[in-house]
Amino acid sequence: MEISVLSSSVLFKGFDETEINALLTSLNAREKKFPKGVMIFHSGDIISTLCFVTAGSVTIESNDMWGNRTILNLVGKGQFFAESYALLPNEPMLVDVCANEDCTIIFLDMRSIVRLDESIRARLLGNLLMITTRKNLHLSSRSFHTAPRQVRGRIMAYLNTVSVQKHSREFDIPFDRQQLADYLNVERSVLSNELSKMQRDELIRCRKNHFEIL
Amino acid sequence: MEISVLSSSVLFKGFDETEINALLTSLNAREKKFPKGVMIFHSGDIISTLCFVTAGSVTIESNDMWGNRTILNLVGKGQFFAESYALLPNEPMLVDVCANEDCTIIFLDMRSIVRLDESIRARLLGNLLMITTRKNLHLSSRSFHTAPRQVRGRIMAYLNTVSVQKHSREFDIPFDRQQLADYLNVERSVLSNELSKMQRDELIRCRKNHFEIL
DNA sequence: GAAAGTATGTTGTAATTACAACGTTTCGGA
DNA sequence: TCCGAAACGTTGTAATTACAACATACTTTC
Repeated sequence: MEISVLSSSVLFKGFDETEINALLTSLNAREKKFPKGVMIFHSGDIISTLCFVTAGSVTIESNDMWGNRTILNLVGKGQFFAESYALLPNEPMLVDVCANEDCTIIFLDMRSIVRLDESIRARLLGNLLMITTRKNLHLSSRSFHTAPRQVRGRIMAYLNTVSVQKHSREFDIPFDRQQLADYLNVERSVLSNELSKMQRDELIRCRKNHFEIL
Repeated sequence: MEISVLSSSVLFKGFDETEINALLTSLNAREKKFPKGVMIFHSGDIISTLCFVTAGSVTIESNDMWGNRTILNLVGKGQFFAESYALLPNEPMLVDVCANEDCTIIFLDMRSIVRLDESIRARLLGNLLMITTRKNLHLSSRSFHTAPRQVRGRIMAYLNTVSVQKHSREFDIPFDRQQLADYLNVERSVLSNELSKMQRDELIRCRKNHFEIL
């Protein structure tokens, strides 16, 4: 199991190597690989494991009965997902989790947390609190990206956020066209069309998933 | 200060009255009343206080420069808000907080948390973790309400959620028409119109903020 | 209880988006 | 290098939404 990414993650901040190894045992850490496109969890699943991406990425999405997909979040290497469901183990998942590319996930069973030594548990909960808090901000940021009523507004809201995060007017985004459309809640063809218009209007330049804000 | 609502909240679960009183002092608890319509926080504010609603309700919203409002959440009596910003005190708020009706808020300074006794702090962090985790699920539920592309779908998604929460096909919602429109990200007039059509189609019945799913 | 103010419902038109269909580009094997 | 698949861009039409304007209903205040 490749744990270097995990041991340097927020979850284990303040823990030394010995403690981390003990924790991995206590939490029954299991690693699993998934090929691109596979559904890791389905809506309705009940889980108790915190999930960590050590390689690749997954999308958190909602698929309705007419085949419409909404991407809520993309979780990349070094990030966690399903923490809410792991900590509230009676809540069925409202989302699907899908391997966005070949990926490796480590599962940590949160039911075991009650059996931990008090000092260890307190530190772990503090770190978990940081993870959920950050995730909260991340979730609300999507609301701002989908808030504008028009496609151009949504695109700009999203690109601005990425630009600020990357400290540059030029950057790659982690989505292809279909995924960006599903994230912004618009039609792919309308998105493509609007991106073309925005280039004609000299607002942006883009090629594939590389963007520049002018 | 009216603390009965606060002391029975999730935050103080597992604490006795003496501990709660000590905590309120340590966290420099301050109560303040706001009349309906007042902005309690503005986008860009930097805060370090966890906020608790003891009476009335507030809306968490985003107002853009063209006057478009998006309501992300309604926080009622007995609930917390701003916990993410309180715990990450360098993050400027991305939202406005507005008094939805006359309301009373208790502010708790989270910077003081580091000075607490270890056992107290650990329990408090555990409770905070439950609050942020619940808030996470709540935030994602709005995504499902705005995911459908059409107005009717959004209305039904929202009403179904409320119906499940209240265990009844008949219930009141906490929004007026303009607020519901701003929550679902649609035009108020289009919403009114669609509600009328849905009544003609015998999908729902509604009068003001009372709804029945047929 | 009348008047003023606010909330809600209705309608028509302009603008935008959804959807389908198809052409083009890109990329990875055979 | 050629082929096929997948991703992307373009276009036209039908459907939906935005916006403004106005009508109606409900509330509050004096």
